[in-house]
Amino acid sequence: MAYTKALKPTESELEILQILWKKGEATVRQVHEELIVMKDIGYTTTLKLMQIMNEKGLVSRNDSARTHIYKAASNKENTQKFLLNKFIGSLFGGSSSQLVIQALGSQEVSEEELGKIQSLIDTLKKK
Amino acid sequence: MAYTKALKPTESELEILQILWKKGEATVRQVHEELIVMKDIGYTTTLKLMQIMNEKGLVSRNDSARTHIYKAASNKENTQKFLLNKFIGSLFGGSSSQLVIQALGSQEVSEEELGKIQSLIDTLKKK
DNA sequence: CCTACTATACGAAAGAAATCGTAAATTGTG
DNA sequence: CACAATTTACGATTTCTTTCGTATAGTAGG
Repeated sequence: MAYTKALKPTESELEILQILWKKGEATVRQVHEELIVMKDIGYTTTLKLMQIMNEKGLVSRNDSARTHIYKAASNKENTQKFLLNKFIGSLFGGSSSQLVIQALGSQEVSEEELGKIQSLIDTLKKK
Repeated sequence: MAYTKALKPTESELEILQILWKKGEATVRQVHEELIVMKDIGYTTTLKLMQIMNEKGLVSRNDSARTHIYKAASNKENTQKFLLNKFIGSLFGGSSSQLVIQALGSQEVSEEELGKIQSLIDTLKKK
């Protein structure tokens, strides 16, 4: 079946995507080595998850060699954007500024990062 | 079983929490009337969900009368904060400024809202 | 007081996600 | 070459979530 619309990855799938984004591309083994650090999980579980992600179109893979090479189908920024919009919609009534205010208020944000946000706001204000 | 730690509501549960936050408190019927507007769902499904939420400690209820009155166990702000932190952790490597930058960049934010964020940043910078 | 309506409880089924065991094929190594 | 290790495929199981049917009991109105 061909790809149709953007799909929300499950939490486990998201963990795998993070690893793929970081590495660019990776084998099941490589992904598994990273996962095993943070959670107790069997190799075939990781394999199965990645096979399912392939069926869903969340990742693509090169299976010309025996050991398949996987990479994320969508880049990090677009996926973040997509999930962020969903998140804002379901938890903040669609208001991104509400979310921003919560995020800035409840977290430690460095001087430097505040500066970055500051200049982004300046840019947005000009428009 | 007694309450132990903060629990992540499922998507359906979150929809119900939204309604409870808006109304303050509500009966199953009232919650259901709102849900039925946005999705096709049976009354007993709503009931069952709210019963489960009660078991999990996501809501509390007054069952002294025949018709039970429910309310959210945790307020909106704290729940938003909790879920936001989880979200930032899993999708933005724990960097809230990264999230803020994405949120401001990919959404339409009004002049007025930018102003609010601006003054929040000013406040944070002073500290 | 009886009938219709409304509420809760409960179990079970259907769906989705995560887990793992086993088999089969390939590769690497002693 | 033969054996151990690695890899994929696949099915089965488990767990979590969502859904609803049915039973039972309380309430309200004629």
